[in-house]
Amino acid sequence: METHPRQAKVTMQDVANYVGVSRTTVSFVLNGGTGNGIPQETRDRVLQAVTELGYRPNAGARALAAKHTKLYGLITEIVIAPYAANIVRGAEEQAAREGKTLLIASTDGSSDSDRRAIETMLEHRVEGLIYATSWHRGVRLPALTAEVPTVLVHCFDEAAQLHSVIPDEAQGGYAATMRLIRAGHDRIGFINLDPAIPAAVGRRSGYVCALEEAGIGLDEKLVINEDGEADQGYRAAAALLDGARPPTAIFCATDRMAMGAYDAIKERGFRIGDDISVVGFDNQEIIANYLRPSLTTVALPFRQMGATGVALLAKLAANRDLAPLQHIVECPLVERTSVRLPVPAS
Amino acid sequence: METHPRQAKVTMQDVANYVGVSRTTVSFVLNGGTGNGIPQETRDRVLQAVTELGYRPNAGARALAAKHTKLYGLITEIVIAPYAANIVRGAEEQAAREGKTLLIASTDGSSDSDRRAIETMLEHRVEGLIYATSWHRGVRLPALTAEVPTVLVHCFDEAAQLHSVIPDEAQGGYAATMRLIRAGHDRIGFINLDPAIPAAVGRRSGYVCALEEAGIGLDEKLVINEDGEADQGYRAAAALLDGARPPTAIFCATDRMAMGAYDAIKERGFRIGDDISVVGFDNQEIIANYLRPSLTTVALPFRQMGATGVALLAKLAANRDLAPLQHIVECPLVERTSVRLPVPAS
DNA sequence: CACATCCACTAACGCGCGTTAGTAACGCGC
DNA sequence: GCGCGTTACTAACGCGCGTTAGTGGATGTG
Repeated sequence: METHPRQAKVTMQDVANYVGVSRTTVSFVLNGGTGNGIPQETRDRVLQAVTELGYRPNAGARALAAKHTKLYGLITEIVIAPYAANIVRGAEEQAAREGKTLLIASTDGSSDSDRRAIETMLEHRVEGLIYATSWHRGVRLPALTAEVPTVLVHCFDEAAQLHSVIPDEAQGGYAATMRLIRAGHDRIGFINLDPAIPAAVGRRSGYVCALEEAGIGLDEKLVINEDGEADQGYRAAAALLDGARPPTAIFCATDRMAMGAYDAIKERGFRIGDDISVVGFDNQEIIANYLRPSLTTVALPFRQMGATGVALLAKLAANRDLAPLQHIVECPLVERTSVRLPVPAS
Repeated sequence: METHPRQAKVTMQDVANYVGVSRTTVSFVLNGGTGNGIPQETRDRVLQAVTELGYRPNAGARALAAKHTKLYGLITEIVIAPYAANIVRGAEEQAAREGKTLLIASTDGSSDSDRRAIETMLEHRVEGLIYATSWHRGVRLPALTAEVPTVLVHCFDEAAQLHSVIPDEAQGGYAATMRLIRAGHDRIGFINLDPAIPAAVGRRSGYVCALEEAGIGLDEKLVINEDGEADQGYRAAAALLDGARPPTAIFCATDRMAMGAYDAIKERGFRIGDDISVVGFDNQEIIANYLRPSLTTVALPFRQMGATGVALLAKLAANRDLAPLQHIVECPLVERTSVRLPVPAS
């Protein structure tokens, strides 16, 4: 059983010769719809030859002649924070739906690395560019991006020149807090992130808004800002629980902090989802699913953001003068078992 | 500040006209080394024009003329198991080193999806193909892969026709067990995976080998097979600890099971890394780092496997008749704090 | 029988580029 | 003056393909 390593690639001309028609005819049956006057019989013979010969169009040559590549570029830090990989997933699915191919490159976030990645994309003549980050923040991209429709995902343009797709942090914070309120809690601790970052701002405003709506006064003693890691969640939860008037529920702005909070709660002999409710944020499956009890949390809609980004690219290609917009995607609450059963709606 | 959306792409000819030389000359200074007789002064003028005009070579056209694309394809299930994303990282880094670009596509693992992904790759005339999986197993790829050098990463060809890069599970299991032995343990529980899968086979053989080397008899009562999830780790650890002669250390074949085991151990009032040592496998940062205490575990060398895969591709391109090989990559032990301090080497 | 219509195709151009084969100008030795 | 070797370029082909402008034959129409 011999493989044919150096077998010359079969071209459209080969197919044409094989069938006994011109290359143009082959091109017509392969691309043109039914418009051209080519009878079914010829079509069949061409198609037959294509499979027999194993003909495969050359994407580069096709792009050269047709002047469009059907390529979208995706630049991401996925590599740093794998859990955001679902952005890629969503983007790929949407691209496939639109008949496009995704060229993916990663960046370490430095503007040098960004520039190189974008450069590569442009050399391949992508028809749209998505830049995705692993955490929600403002970015400033090299000016190169002006050459092609660009959409930011999970980040936004500090210069407000580019479209972006970002999660609705406030709504997420609201959903988490409201879930706790509806379970009957009225002293709800909040372990938030560095108040300077967008996620912290949004989640806090959702928290505040939910409390207000429920007529619960905001108690700043119940709010602690940390950096998102598990041990900080542990410390903050411990401080909360050992305080004068401890909360009966804790909303953690990251699942990792919730993971730490679990330890603090368990150490004190409380039972999670019973004595004390916990809600996280991020829906990092690996944590939320396997924590005991499993963690009710708010999902960052990575997959949908990726898809929205690509869909937006298509719109931009059609109309490049669309004013830059922030497209906000909802963060759904994912119910698991760390919150006590809700009080039946009154 | 007007952007120039539809600005026609500048071509090599534009650069030539601008400088007042022929296109060939431009091509020479851009690609040719110093071989051609082009004086520095002309070179400088061309280079100058390139930046002034913002010329960017067209990768497709170049590939068409030069008959090589400098593209490698990477097909992966990254999307299903994000934590294996480091394969992509390693592959990208290596590709960059070799001046290649990575075309990435994902598959859901179905042979249909595989075929489509490979087809896309081939249409783009990749010069090599990497197929990476999220867990170590045998795969069978569509015959299409015969058309281009192919390397499997984190999986192997059931037909033994393709090169593969796989982790040294046995050495990993050995390292984990030996670490425990050197800490003074001689009753070491082992929560393994489904014994049918390669990871379980390898890790067990490493476990057995280490025990043997230390003169510790294998006690099958200390070995439990589970499916890798946290709750199963919990159950298995509980069974081990509640048994007649409980172990003083547990080697878990996944970090997730270690996560569950932690709970079982803590519930029984033992202190991890003190009363009872635990070693995991996978080095899932998000778990291993943030578990309390942090988890000593064995790393799957994703990044290195990715890089090795790409490097292998380069070799294959040079010599397509290399006999299919399994390239085994070491799984390093990552020390954290879940094992009690080692007995000083005697 | 001349002419218009359709049908089923094909010749030929050009996309942007790498590359080969050449050319024109110049200097040098005799 | 001629031959020869450099130096500094350029003309032109072809990569595989989409596409436009045809062409030649069959069929209908008056």
